[in-house]
Amino acid sequence: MSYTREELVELLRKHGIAPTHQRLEIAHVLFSRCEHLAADQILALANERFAETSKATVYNTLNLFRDRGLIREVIVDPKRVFYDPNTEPHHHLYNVDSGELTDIAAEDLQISGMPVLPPGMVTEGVDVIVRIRAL
Amino acid sequence: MSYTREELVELLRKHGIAPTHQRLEIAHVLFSRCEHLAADQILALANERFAETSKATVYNTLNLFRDRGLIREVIVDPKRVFYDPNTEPHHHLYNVDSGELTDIAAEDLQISGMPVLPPGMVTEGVDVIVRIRAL
DNA sequence: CCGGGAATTAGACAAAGTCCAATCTTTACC
DNA sequence: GGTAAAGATTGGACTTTGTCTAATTCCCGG
Repeated sequence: MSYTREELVELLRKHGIAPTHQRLEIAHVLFSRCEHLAADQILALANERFAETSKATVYNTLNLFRDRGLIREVIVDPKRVFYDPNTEPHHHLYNVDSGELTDIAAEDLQISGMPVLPPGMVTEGVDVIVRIRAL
Repeated sequence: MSYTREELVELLRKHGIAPTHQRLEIAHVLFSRCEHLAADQILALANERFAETSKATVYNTLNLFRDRGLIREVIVDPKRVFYDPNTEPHHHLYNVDSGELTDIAAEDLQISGMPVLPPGMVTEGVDVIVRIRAL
């Protein structure tokens, strides 16, 4: 799952996002590896080769990508938000000891008995977090 | 679901917690209403009648209660942790617009296909969060 | 009533994230 | 290509949630 510069430009344009240097660098960090990264890690990785991206831009960009549906926030740790380049429905396994976060495919885990919502309300998403730790 | 002072003292003692004024006040706030409250709300409510509980004590006490299994943390909003006086397995409905957090009974929502864990790992808990919003 | 361990406290501190006004890039258009 | 307006980026100040510390206070057993 690796993208060329051109493909990333295309991806951003398709979501109505102007492809600037910084945004491409951040998109590259997110989509080249398929891990769950926190903002501080993304900032560090984006500036690895050549520092040109500020903290403010990383936050602006992550919020923009999230709003435009390019990435998804995963809230498992109150200390930091993780960003997930996979926006397809799926769930998470969180290692409480190590902080490691891995995917559970949506097909593997079935949920039944979803509550009926009050009128005028829609489900935005269902997050399942399986918290594990060493015995 | 209301407790007398005596019952709260008993509850704390049963969990190996010395019943001080402040801890009883915080326990009262948590167990008298059955809502999900954040630390700042608990601080405000504890000091409503007569201010005698500091911010540090609220955090110390919530962490102590959590470690001793009296309450449970609910992580749905990266901005603040909610504390849930109900430690029985159950799930949550989170209104993204209003910040309102309500329970879903464990019986109502079935999950199947839980992943097999690596050896030496145990499941600490499974959190299901249904995020809803106005259409 | 006294001594000591436990609990509480104010306030300094830390980390994640937001905001702002100044500056720099992009883009659309000629 | 050149250019001006719209949009993006920036450092740094700021906010918020939560932690830490060292000093004080409380409370219980003897």
